[in-house]
Parts: sequence; structure tokens; C-alpha cells
Amino acid sequence: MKLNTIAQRLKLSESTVSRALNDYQDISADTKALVRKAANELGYVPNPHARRLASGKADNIAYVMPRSDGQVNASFLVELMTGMAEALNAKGWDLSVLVPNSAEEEIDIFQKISRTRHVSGLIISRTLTRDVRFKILHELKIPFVSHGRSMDSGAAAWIDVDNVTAFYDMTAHFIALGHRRIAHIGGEESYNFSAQRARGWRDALVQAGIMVDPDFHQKAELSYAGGALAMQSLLMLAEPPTAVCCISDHVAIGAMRALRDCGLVPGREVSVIGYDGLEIGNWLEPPLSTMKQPLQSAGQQLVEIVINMVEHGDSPKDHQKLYRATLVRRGTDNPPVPGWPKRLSGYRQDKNTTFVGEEK
Amino acid sequence: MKLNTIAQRLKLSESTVSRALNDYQDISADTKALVRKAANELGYVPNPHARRLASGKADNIAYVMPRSDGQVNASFLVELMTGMAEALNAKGWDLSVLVPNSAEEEIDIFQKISRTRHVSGLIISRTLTRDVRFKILHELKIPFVSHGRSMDSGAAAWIDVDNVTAFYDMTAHFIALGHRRIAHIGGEESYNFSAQRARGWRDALVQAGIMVDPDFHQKAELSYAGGALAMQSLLMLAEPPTAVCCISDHVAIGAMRALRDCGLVPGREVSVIGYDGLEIGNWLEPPLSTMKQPLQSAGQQLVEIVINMVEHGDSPKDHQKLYRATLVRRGTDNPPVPGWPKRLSGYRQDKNTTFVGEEK
DNA sequence: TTATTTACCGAAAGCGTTTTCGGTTGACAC
DNA sequence: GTGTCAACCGAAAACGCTTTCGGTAAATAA
Repeated sequence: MKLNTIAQRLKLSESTVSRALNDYQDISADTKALVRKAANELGYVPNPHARRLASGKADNIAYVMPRSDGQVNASFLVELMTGMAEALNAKGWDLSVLVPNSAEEEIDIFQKISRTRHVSGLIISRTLTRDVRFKILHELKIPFVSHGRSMDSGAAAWIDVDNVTAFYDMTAHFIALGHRRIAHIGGEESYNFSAQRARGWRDALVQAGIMVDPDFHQKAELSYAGGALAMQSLLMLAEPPTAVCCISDHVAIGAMRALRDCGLVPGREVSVIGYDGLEIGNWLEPPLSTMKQPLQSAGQQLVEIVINMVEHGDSPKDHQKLYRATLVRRGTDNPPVPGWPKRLSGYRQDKNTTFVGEEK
Repeated sequence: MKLNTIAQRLKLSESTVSRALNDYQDISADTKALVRKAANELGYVPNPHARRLASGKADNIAYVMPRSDGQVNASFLVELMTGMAEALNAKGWDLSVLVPNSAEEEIDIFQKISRTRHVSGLIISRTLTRDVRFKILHELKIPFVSHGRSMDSGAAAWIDVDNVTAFYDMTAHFIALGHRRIAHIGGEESYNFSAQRARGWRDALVQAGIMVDPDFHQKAELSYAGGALAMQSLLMLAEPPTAVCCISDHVAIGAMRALRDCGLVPGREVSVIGYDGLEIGNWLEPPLSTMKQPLQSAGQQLVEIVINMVEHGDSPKDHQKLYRATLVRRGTDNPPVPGWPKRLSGYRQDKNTTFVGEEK
């Protein structure tokens, strides 16, 4: 059970046993085999705390999980964490999750980590456009990788999706279909991905010589309700858009509902494209077109990057990877139809729906 | 930085400082105040590994996360984990997540834990109807709580929802609405919740003196596609049902799609109720009726239970809590309509949909 | 005064590993 | 015979904390 037991049984010293198990060079092959066999038979498992205390290595990484405020894409999160846990497991490392209550608490946690080094590496996500965490983690010399860039990510390690290009492509696709009145339902631009997606949309319009109507840039909460509200606003305009680029599938689904409540059909009078490639989109009526990210194993990649930095001292800036999202046409992206936009006769609220905080 | 530093600075011994920080009774209030002040100023944080090694306590709990095989309700999982992390954080404990690749590997992990005790407590979920984990964890004397019961849960600690009653109520509701031909789309009954939900449905029918048609009991994969396939089968029957109790909202959403593809309207010819209370149900056309669990903070509760068992040696069987799900009527549960069931003119596949593995 | 308690603190022995530093052996060359 | 060099292994010192066991000094009791 302890290293001791196995040493006595074999009439070897603890240090020899330890080095045999850790595959040191100065232990003969015979001895190693002997020790390993005994260890297996006795079902020996080293005590992680003792090991970590002695070696100074923590052999675990922590993931700073974004608060579940409804703004997150839960299924993606779960897949991400599964990937991380698996990849770590293969190395015998642990995954622990942190859910800070505030930005300050998050910094506190970082400082604790830098003091005690009880965490070898960190994975952060939900990056802000300006994000002090990059500077702080760099100063504290904590190896970390970010899921998502920032204006401050500099030479840090990250993987990300090219949000600008994704929304540029999405918007260009609408333009190619013949649309000219193309709106964007975005989010809080302190989040970097929000800002980038808005930029992609804007760039594509400018590139095509289309005026960017400020009313066409809605900012919404990243939820069903947020999307619905934003779409309502768009429909109240004197000249509503014929196509809408939504920052997420959730928002797009809310937008679809708002369209239906006005007696319109998503993908007919108003085309809609979402982002995330959620499976649920396939099961809507009509199925929601979307942009899909190719990150089939982001979690695994993140883990591998941070492990490499911890173990081999890899330079963070050698681990920056940008992926491209691709359009998945399902049913809500079509050419504009004649006779629209026409002035709506006011907002028709079919089933006196309440959009916010239902059943909370 | 180390306990040493602080001791020297105050001209105290390490042991005094340690006991002062841990609020021992044999340290004067003055000394405690002094030590705490110094610790704060120096930004002292004890090294968790050393502490754990010395005290023999791990001060962390592990959550055995179900594999993300699409069968899980991701948003619920995320909420659960957030709750756990928060509650643990308040106690200064860590949360680590395990994602075993197989049942065997899971047992292996348990045995490792029981050897090294590097985890103080465990939270398991996804319980099977017959689940050896209860026996094993009991034998290994690892404190644990289960999210969900089992036939083997015996005197273990658990919190769960009364699945039988939930589906009894759901079915009784359909009966009260006037339905007589009530089907059930369930899942793999090796999972306890599957078996229980099927039982609730069956019990209600028997209670009402309604024959249980074996064809009305469909077993499906717990996914959109699974629900769609099962509903197709039901619609092919000589006399299709007028109401369907679905084991989950995902399955119900797939079922709704299958109805639409046959030119039927969910909640008109065939009523549908799901289970989980997913937010997305509100945004469907028509909004999906469902059963909602009141577990607003299951994660927190699970953590508190296991902490109590670890710290105060609480008896597991004093921590068994059953919750009741409530019906949320939205739009898909209505009285049966006349003229249905009629024999369908064959399955009409409107948009040559492929249900399985789309875009995989 | 002496004995007995009480309040407070220090010394030191762990906790179970890792890792450095030497030391012993045997082989081989000279 | 002496010296050199590998190849192996053991002794012992960390790692940073907790906790037991006494021990001192002051306070109380007799």
C-alpha cells in the first residue's frame, strides 16, 4: 500500500522502488521488472499528495468554467469538458473546475495558484475584448491556454474560431442571394467574439458598398428571449431587413419565433442564419441554417497545449490555432421575396407571449 | 510564503502558527489575531498538497460525469456542476471531474480512490436499474451520494425525482383530457429512470382500466432522431395513439417533427408531453408541454450531503430526498379531436428527411 | 506555603513521496 | 597491482504542513 511495503517485501530501499517505478536510468532492467510486478500484485497506487509535495509538480489542470448564466452553449461546454477530462486521464492528470463568482474572485484564485502551484496549468474561456487575465497570468507565470482570443492575448496560447471571417462569409452569402437589407443581432461587445462577429458583418457590407444602417445592428442578450426581442425591434422599423445574421443559434431561434408571431415565415420574408451548428436547429420548422465550428475536440487540444507548455516548456506563441467555421444551409436562408418589406400593420402578438423570464 | 516565514517573522513556532490559522482552542485570541494579520499581509496561502498529506484529508470531491453521448441533458449538467463548484468553493474544497471510458474503468478509479484517499467524497449519476457501484462504493467505504436511485441504492445517500409519479401524473392528465389511446416513448430500461418512467405510464393506464397495448410502448434512443423514429412507428400502427408520453423533451421534439412530416399538428391530432422542462420547448411551434423538476440547486444539495457525510460522519440513509415533478402545460396537450385516428394513407415524407446521423 | 489546575505555546514526529549525493561492486585496461 | 569507469543501489534530506505530547508560567485551591 505504501512505497515502504513494497520495498520491504523486495528487500530494496524506498528510493530504489520509487525510481524503478518512475523509470529512472540508473535502475537495472531486472530490478524494474521485479518492482513493477510487485507493485501490480499489491495494487500499489502512489499517494498523489505526497508525490506532488515531494516533486513540486501538481499534475493537474484547472478549467475556469463560465458561469451558467444562460449565455453559454451548454452542450458545447459539456463536450469541451469531456474532451479535456479524457485527454488528461490518458496522462494520469486530474481536471478540476473553477467557477469564480466575479472577475475579482477569478484574479484571487489565480494568485493563490501562483503561490502554491497546486495547479500546473489553466484553461480559460469567455474572453473579453480587453481582458486583463492575459497580462495577469503572464506575470504570475502560470502556464495557460485560452479558448478564444482577445485584444490582449498577444503572445499567449489560444485556439479560436475566425469569427470575423465567419460572419463575413455569412453576410456575403446573403448578399450573393440578392439581399441588401441585412441586419445583425449581436451581443455585448465587451465579449471578444461579439465584437468580432459584428465586425465581420460590417466588413462584408462595406466591402459590397452597402450602407450600414445603425438600426440594423441590434444588441441582444444571448438567449431565446433576447433574440425574440431584437427581432421585434427590427420588424418595427419603417423598412425591416430581409435577412438577419444572428450571433448564436439560440438568438436565431428566438428571432424565428418573433417572425412567426408576426405571421411571417423564417426563411421566406426574412432569412435567418445562426451560429454554433446546434443539433436542435435540424428539428425546427423550417430547419435553421447556421455556421458550424470544426472543433470536434477542442477540449483535447487545449489540454495538449497546456501540457506541452508545462512539461516541455513550449512557448505559448507556438500554440495559436485559428479555425474556420463553415456554412450549413438548412432551411432559413433563401433569396429575398418580392412584396417585402412592406409596412407591417403593427406588431401582431398571436398568443400573448411573454418573452422574458417565463416560468423562472 | 511558507508557514516558516510567518513563524519567524512573529517569533513563534510553526505549530503555533498552524494552530492559530486553524482556529485551535489552545491558542490565545491575541496570538490568533496577530497571526492572521501577518498571514493576510504576506498573502499566505497554505500549500494544499502538504496540508492534505499531513492531515490525511483531501478536501475535495469528485463528480463522475456521464459521457456526453447525446443522451444527456447538457444544460442541466452544466447547471449541476456550477452548483457543485459554488457550494464547494464556499468551503474551500475543490471539484474535480472524472469521465470514465467504461464501467470497468470507473470501478478501477473507485479502487484507486479507496487506496490513496485522495478524494474525500464522490458524486455519481446516471444510475442503472441494477447498479453495482452502490455495493462497491459501500464496500470501499468511500462517502458518496447519487443523483438518482437504483434498485441497489438501499441505504445509500441520494436525491432523485419521483419518476414513477411524474409519468403517472402525465398519463393521468391525458386520461382526464379524454384520451384513451396513450403511448409511451421510453428509453433503454437498464437505466433506472427509464424503467421508472415506463412504470408510471403503465400504472396509470392499468389504474384507469385501460388495456396496455404493447405496440404503444416504444423504446428509443434518447435523442431527437430517436423520438422521430419512434413516433413514425406509432403512426404506422393500424390505430395510432392520440397522446404520447415522451421520456424527455429531446425525444418529444423529435416526435413533433415526425408528426409535422405526416401533415399532423402536435397537440391536435396527437398530443405530446415531454420531460425536463427545457427552455427550448417554449420556443417551438406549438410550445411543448413538459414535466419540470424542481431541482433548482441539485448540485449544491449533492455537495452538502457528501460534505456532511465526510465531516460529521452523517449516515447516508438520512440523506435521501425525493422530489416531485410538476406538469407545465404549454401547447401540445389537448383533448383528442374527432376524426382521428383515421388510417393514414401511408407515411408521407414531405422533405425526404434523413433522421439519423445527419451532418455527422 | 504547597499543590493543582488552566492557559498557552514549542519540540518533534510524522504524512508518503522524490531526489541528491555517495558508496559499493565488478569489469576492464594498463 | 593499481586505477578508472560504469552500473546499481541505499541513506538521508527535503517537500510544507498537521498534530501529539509535554512543558512552562500564571492562576487558583488547599
